[in-house]
Amino acid sequence: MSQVGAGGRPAGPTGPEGAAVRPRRADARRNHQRLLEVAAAVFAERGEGASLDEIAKRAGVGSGTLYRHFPTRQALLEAAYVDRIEALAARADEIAGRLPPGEALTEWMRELGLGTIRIRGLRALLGAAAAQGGSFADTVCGSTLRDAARRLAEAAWREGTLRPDVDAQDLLRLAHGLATASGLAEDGEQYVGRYVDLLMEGLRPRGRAARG
Amino acid sequence: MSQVGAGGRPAGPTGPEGAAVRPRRADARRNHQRLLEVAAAVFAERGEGASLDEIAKRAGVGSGTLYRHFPTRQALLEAAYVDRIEALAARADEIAGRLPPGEALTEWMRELGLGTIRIRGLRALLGAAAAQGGSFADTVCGSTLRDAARRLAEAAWREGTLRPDVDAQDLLRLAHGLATASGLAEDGEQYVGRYVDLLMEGLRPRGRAARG
DNA sequence: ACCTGAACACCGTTCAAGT
DNA sequence: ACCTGAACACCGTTCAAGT
Repeated sequence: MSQVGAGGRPAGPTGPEGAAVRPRRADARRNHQRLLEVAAAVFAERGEGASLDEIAKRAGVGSGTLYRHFPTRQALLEAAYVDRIEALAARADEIAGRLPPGEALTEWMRELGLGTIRIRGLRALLGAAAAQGGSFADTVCGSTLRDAARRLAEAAWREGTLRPDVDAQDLLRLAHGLATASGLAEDGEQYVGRYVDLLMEGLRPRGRAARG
Repeated sequence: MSQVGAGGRPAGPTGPEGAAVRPRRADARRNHQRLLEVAAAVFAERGEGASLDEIAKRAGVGSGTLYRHFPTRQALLEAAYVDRIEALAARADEIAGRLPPGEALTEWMRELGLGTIRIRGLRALLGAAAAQGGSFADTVCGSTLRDAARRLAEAAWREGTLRPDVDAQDLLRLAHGLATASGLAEDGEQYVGRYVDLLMEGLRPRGRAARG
């Protein structure tokens, strides 16, 4: 099934997931890199619906080249924001090392929501990560965030501060929803924290009040 | 300031808001009506982003005619769904007559979320209604829903089952957010009720547990 | 092996010409 | 007073031709 390594080439350098990264032509590598940088900038400026043609033009490549490297808008978005997503996932563990599980989960949800609002273009990605069974369910970003959410959820279950019927997928979906809700307000950032706090109160097992 | 009645014409028939409805040419009235019917059908088929050109074509009118009657997509969406929105607002009072305020609010939030998911094209409208200060803040749909939400919220405040710092605008935003969250799942309708229940638990004043 | 950019299909919006 | 539809600008996507 695997196409990796086909052709009898000696094993080359491998990427973060262990997939073989075959050496590209120098111009291809340059274009790839340039497209990523430009895409991140343009998405930030114009939002996740930015014109792909503009990205190609600004990167100085033909539109066909963009499609060759990133066959879908989603693929480009993901590639442009992997590092942000991974940073968000890494935050989960930092926070977990600092706070008790319930509070850590709440804090991470806040940061997730804030990131979704602040970084234009990230919302579509988090939405895809939060969707299940869809065509993007198995993207790198999706599994990275889901794993982070799962680690926090499991700790909170053990601690007894998260309802056992609420799972990582629910948390990602709800974070996306609350970020969307906050984004409806003029200054959305002010609302995320509040909405997350309200929700998390409801996610505690019945009868267990907040300590605050 | 008011342009209504300008020109010295005798007062004609008035619409629901008291604005003068001047008699239109017969073809204009026909086109208006036909556009509304076709728009509702096409939005239901293709979603809120449906091609306006397709709507015009199916209605048998030139594209310019559509723009004459409905200068923006939002205006067309709103006109096509006013009755649904008003039905949702009316439900608020029906429910309030049947259940204690806290439960009524929860039930209405469930129905609002479900409607948002079920009726394609409604989401953009509820989003606009939930947004504040935006260009659509004063649409008919917006104020209708906000008034309904406000009535439920005030009753729940008096009863002491809704935090006093959560207002009607918050409720609309959160309903929209939870509908969005649910819509990320394969079968979104199954999640709305659950997500609403979880949230509403968090919207109770501190220390007040559910009676369930 | 990779890139280019013309070509195609589609969409929203405007507006001169019609009745 | 209202309608029509061509015209324009824009976008995504494909693919024959190049190097």
